[in-house]
Amino acid sequence: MAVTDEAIEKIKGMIVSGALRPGDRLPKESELAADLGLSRNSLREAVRALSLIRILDVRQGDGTYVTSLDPQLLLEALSFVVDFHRDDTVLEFLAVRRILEPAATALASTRISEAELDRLQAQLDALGQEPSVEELVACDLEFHRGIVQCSGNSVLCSLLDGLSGPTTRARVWRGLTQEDAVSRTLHEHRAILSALRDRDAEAARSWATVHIASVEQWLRSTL
Amino acid sequence: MAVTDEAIEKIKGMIVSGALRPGDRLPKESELAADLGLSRNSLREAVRALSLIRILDVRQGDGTYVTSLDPQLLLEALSFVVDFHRDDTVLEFLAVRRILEPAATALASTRISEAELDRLQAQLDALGQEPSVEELVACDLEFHRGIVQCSGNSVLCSLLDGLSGPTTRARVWRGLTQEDAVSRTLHEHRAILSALRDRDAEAARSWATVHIASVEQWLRSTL
DNA sequence: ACCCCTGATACATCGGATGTTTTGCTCCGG
DNA sequence: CCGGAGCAAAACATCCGATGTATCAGGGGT
Repeated sequence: MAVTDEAIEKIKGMIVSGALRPGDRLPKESELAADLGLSRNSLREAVRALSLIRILDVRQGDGTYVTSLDPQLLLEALSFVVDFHRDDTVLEFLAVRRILEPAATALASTRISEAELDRLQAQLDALGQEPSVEELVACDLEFHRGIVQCSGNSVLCSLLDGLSGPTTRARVWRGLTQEDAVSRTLHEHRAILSALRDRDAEAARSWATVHIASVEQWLRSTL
Repeated sequence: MAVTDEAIEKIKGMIVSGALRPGDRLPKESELAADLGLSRNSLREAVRALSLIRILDVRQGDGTYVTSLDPQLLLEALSFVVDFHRDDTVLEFLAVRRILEPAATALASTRISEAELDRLQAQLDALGQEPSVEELVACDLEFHRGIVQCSGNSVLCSLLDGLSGPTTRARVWRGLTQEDAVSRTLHEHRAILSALRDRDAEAARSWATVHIASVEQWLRSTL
């Protein structure tokens, strides 16, 4: 195995074993390189790789630190990966979202606070009758993110965030100018919110399923 | 932004835009570095980072290539990330699995072939009455992987693979020596398989839910 | 026609030099 | 005594050039 890959494994091992804890600072480049028995250049490659997936946080002039390792942070890297997927796999991502999103919405129905309900309501109201596609996409993203955050599961939240990232969403909505689709989306959002307010988990789940299935159907018909 | 990060974005852009397609070979280090306007060392850091998440495949003495970009390959990086999570988030990962796995099992019930059913059956039979914990864990992993692959959704399959990776699974089973838990697991596996053979999606979904919930309950009681 | 050897190619690794950013301390003025 | 400007040290960022090593293709021998 290449020395750089060894270094990656060793640093990973130090973190997993607990020798390095979240927030800890690593020895400086030259020292760590000497400890691990490789050159600074090779070590830098390892550190850069771990930095891309948010395991390490390098700050010029300061030092290199272990991140918080929060699921939220680590799964952020997921959206980076998702960006690389080609159009022909969008349906598979959407199918996964169709599984997760209704479940998350149902979970949220029992935990969401009145304040959060009001906030979501205000957000929907803020969107006029004739929103632009960009506004609708942003609203859609924010609406679902707000709900999923109330599921109380940060892994689930980050996962959905990554899967429904801007790229996937943008692709889905690109060119979608049919008026009935827009109004239907708005209607479904209100229905979901209403179910949440009623603390009706099954209704919330069903509306979320319908919501995603309609997008899926439209997408399937255009491909 | 640092030159290395710029390089990462530029390479990503070349792939996403289609200038570089899966399987394509990149210009050699020195040329690409010159094109992007940075040194070879800095470029190598970018390439190494993209290599860690399976976007690029570097082969010494040959060249650097774009991988197939299959969901399966890209989500492999997920298991690397999952390995970093601490014990206190295992329950959240398990909760997500509890959502996905039953859905995947239900999907599989309508698509799984007779040959695959027989293969799973043989696999379960191969496990004796007194399997070691290691054997049980390996069998459990292989059993569920086999089923999920029949869901026909490679994204779902890879996602579950990453979430249920060896680390998480090993943690769950560590110290689990209670005899009734072992026999119960085997019984649940047979029940799932039986439901699949009957093409009964709802039964398959329910058994899968029960299966994971029992693990979850046991884990929750020991934490 | 097949196998082995060799040269070209491209990545791997290294060490050192120099620039940039951040941090923190010192010193001076109010 | 307090606060701000400026300086110096620490640490990462970037680059260059040299050397090692693995792969592949083509030539030569059998």
